[in-house]
Amino acid sequence: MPELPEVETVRRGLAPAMEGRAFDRVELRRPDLRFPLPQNFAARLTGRTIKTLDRRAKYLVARLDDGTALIMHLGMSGAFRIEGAKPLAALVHDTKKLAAHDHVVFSIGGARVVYNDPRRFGFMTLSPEATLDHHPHFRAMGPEPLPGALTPMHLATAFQNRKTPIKAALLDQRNVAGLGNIYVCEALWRAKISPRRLAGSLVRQDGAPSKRLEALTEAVLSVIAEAIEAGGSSLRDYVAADGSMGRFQHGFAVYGRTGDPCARVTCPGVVNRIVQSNRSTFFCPGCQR
DNA sequence: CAGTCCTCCTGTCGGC
DNA sequence: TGCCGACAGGAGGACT
Repeated sequence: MPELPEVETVRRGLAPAMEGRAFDRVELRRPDLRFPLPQNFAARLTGRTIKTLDRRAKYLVARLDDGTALIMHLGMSGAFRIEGAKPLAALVHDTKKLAAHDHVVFSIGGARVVYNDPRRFGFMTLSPEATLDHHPHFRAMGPEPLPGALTPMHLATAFQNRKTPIKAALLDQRNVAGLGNIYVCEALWRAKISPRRLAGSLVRQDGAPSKRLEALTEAVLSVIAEAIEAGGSSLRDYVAADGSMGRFQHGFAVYGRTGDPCARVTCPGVVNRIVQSNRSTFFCPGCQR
């Protein structure tokens, strides 16, 4: 499910239920997700107040009042839902039946925040907030694809002499952090760049960004901004913690549209699906060069 | 080091 | 209807 716009949508949905409130109870229904949960995970959270719920790339980061940061990643199929936000519901929601793949249950300020993840590719861990930037998950991470953070020059530096296809380079979180398969495909289509083109070919001899790399940067920024605005994309499951659907999937030009005519009216091409590094790439060979 | 490939896990969908 | 393979929003780690 979650690339940056979906995680940001989740964050906005969870923040009112979590910020300024404390963990009353934490229940682990299995000892691990993708990785084992930290020792004493529930005990270390219980009683702590959440100062803020932030996002870095595809990670959620809850900053706690004791200087600990709770780091959460949704993997491919992770989702949160909020139950029983009303104070009087306290007796009810604690007995409400949990569903299959409900792995972590946070009781926070009279509500229940439940983490569900069928494939269990998600994970949670704890880190001192002071050293978050040095944490293995964040240490080598590139800038967010947001205005002011991501520039053509940054990408030029990252892509110079790189022989990997631009599709793979954009998915590499060390170059830009937060892009996934959907938005990379969409950005490349917007910029009319073939996913097979080598990343280094978008950098000028003198190391400056080419016009095409400037266009790609703009395409990444615009597609991410529009997707956040739309509440992300909902494919097989919901995105927001309140169960509401994202809308951006209706704006896909190429993702999942194999065989459709190119959305660019002047282009006679048809959307193709190829496989790159074992993942689907959707693009129009007519206009993406 | 750079680049490529596999893997973790479960659910769903299309084809025969 | 039932079975079986392909595929799914990610990313760490093991290869060459």
